[in-house]
Parts: sequence; structure tokens; C-alpha cells
Amino acid sequence: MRDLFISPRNSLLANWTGAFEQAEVYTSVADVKMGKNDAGLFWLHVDANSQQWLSATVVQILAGFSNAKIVVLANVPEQAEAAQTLSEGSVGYCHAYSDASVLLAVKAVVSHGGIWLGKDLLQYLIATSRQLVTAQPAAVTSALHRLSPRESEVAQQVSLGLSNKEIARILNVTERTVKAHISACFERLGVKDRLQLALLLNDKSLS
Amino acid sequence: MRDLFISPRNSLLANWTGAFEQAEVYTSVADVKMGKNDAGLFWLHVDANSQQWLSATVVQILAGFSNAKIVVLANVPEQAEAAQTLSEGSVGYCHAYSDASVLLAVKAVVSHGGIWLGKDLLQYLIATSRQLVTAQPAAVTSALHRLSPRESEVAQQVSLGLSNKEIARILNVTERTVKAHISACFERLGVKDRLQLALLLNDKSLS
DNA sequence: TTCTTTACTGTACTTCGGTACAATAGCAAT
DNA sequence: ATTGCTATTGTACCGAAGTACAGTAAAGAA
Repeated sequence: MRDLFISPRNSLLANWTGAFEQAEVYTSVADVKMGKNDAGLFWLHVDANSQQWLSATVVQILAGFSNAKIVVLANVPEQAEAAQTLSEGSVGYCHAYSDASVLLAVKAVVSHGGIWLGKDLLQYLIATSRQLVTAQPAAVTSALHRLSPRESEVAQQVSLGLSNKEIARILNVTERTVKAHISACFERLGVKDRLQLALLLNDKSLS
Repeated sequence: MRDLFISPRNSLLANWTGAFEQAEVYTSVADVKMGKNDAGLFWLHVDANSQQWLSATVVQILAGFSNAKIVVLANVPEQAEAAQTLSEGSVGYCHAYSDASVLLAVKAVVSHGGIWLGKDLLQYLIATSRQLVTAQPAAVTSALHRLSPRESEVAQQVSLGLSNKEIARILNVTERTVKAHISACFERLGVKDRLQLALLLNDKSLS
């Protein structure tokens, strides 16, 4: 099966030819020469905010080639976009910077009739689906419960966007103490910096 | 990675040993002898109406073996059961009568950090999730529209918690360029650091 | 009493984020 | 042709964030 990469830019070309020696790269579907019934795997490389182009391109490919399969490579993976494009007929959605071994696995799955999604996205789908059936308590509270009272307090201020200095002033302790609490939060919640802590406590984390 | 089949009966033994010569078959997790940090792929064979046993077993395995992965083989696949067990930490769910080639594919996927689901289940998940992930809040899209395409892309990666270095690698530009885009975002959106940018794009406006 | 957890602080250090000066180049509109 | 926006990169610098390796003090559980 031919591998046809449709990309507005060439930044990831090396990655693709590394995965598939026969990879063909185009900037537009219109450039593709292929029989209506030939089998082809289209890899659509999309930037953020390209939903319209993506949508139109998927329709165009599926209308023009009856045995085409489409996998979307997203620079900025997003659940809504994934759901949209999969419902329009794509059979895969993953990070654009996935390395060669992943691309090979994706091809193996979709060429056998499967659908490929990244782990984060899948778990998100599973989690949200379950919410529809059983309204679960927020994961946020369980995260906060793994912290000591003071740590929890500091964590919440971090998640509002306050700096260490500001938090220290508010709590009337030294900045060093704030750092100590924050480091403890990172350790206990398994995150690596204050931004990820904030995302976690704002319940925007996918992992 | 060892393949450990946990099954109440031996009816499918031949199938498994056909797929994995080294397959080990047990009737209970308690019989498994394995170091706490050894890597192992547990295949749990479940009948219909075994949700409780399944749930308990998954928890037991994940608690006892830190590098274990779990795939559920269901005699009677069911969406609710799949969603349940996947949310508890399983990384695969498929038909117990899947043939050897499928089992090998499943192993390939999960050993690379993926999740294996059948197509029906996936589409169910996508369909239900779409109801939840409709449109982004207007404030977010209007914020993104005040940025150039590249800036918007970078901003969204920031709001996922990525570091400058990671973003640079993904976009295949230098860290300096990423910094330039991010600074431009700050200026245009009137925020002062990446954390507030992330909160803004996650629609958690500051109080 | 000893052990554990929590809260707090100090010094020194490295890394990361962000800004201040730039500059080059493409592309589109006037 | 000039103007303006976008994308890119460079060097240098400063301050914030975070870690390493400490220590003190109080309270509650064993």
C-alpha cells in the first residue's frame, strides 16, 4: 500500500522517509496521481487551527479514492479535532512527531481494519465516556487529598498562577518554604513543574 | 516480556501457546512468581458477569507488579466492561477467541505504550465523547484568533504544559524562536508568563 | 520514648523562562 | 518600491524556578 504524506511544510520529511522508504510527499491532494480503486494510505499533516482544511481534505480523499485510508498527524493533538475527523472517516490520529516505529505500528493497525489513537486521547475518551454514565467525583479532589494541608493550600495558589514570592507574602512565610511545599507537591503528584501542577488541578490533564 | 495468561479454564490454551511459545498459564494471579519490577504482560481471560473478579484482579496486579501491563480477553465483549477495566488500568480489551496474529499485534501495540481496542468499542467511545467536546469556549477561540498561526500553535503547546525545549524539538525550530513566539503571545494576549497563558487558553480565567 | 509526619528555614547551585538589544528573509498589499 | 506582518535565529543578560543537602521544631502514633 502506498504511503502518501500530505503536508504544508517539510519539517518532518526525514521522519517519514525514515519510516517508509517509498513515502511520497505532496503539498496538496490535487497533486496525487492514483487510480480511483487503488489502495493508498494518506497521512495528513495538520497544523493547529486547520480543521476546515482537514475536514474538506478528508471528504475529498474518500470521495476520490474508494480504497484510501486516512491517518491524521497533528502538530497539536486535540480531542475535538480527533473526534471530528474520525467521525468523518479517518482511521488514525496521532502526534505529528511520532517516531518511525510508531508510524509503522499505525500502518499495521489501520491496514488491518483497525483504528489508531494515541494513548492520551484514548484514555480521555474512556474517561469522558464514563462520565456520561457514572458521574465521577473530580480527580482533582483525590489529587489534593494526597497532599498535606499546607501543601494543598500552596498547590491551589500555584494553580491560580501566583509566583512563589506572591504566595510567600500571602502565607507570611519565606519563599524557601513555599519552594519546599511545591517540590513536595511535584513529588507526590508525579508532575515536573508548576505548570503541569496547575493543569492537573484545573482538571485539564489528559494523562 | 513474559506472557502470563490467567484463565479459569484451559479451553483456549492451544490458541495462546500457538501465539506465544513461552506462554505461561495460571488459574490465579496468586500462582504467579515474578519480581515486583519485572516486566510482564498479563492476559486476563474473563467470562461474562465476572466484572468484580476482573476489577479486583486488575488492582491486585498493578499493585503487585509495577511494570505489568494487562490485556483483557473477553468471552463476551461488552462496552461497559471494557470502559470499566480500561479506566482501572488495563491497556487492552479484545475478544477471547481472537486468533494468534491478532494477539501478536495486540502485544506489539501495548508493549509500545499503546492501548488496544476493537473498532466497535472505539467508535462507541468517540461517539459518546463528541457530545462533551463540542466547541471551545468563545473566549478561547477569540484569544487564539488574535495570534498568528504559528503563535497560536506554540501557545497551545504551552497550554499543554510543554517546555520551550520540547516545543522547539516538535516544531523543528530553535528554542530561541519558540521564545520569540511565546513573548509575542504574552504581548498580544496581555498575560505575563506561560502559566497565565495556559490558564487563559484552558478557560480558567483569573479571579 | 522513639518514629513519622508536618511545617519551616538556610545556603548554594543549576536550569529554565523571559527580555533586550538585535538581524535576515519571504510574502502580500499599497 | 516601500511598508508591514510573519517566521526565523543570534548573543547576552536577569530573575524565577527548582534541586541538593542540609537543619530546627512541634505534634501524634507506635
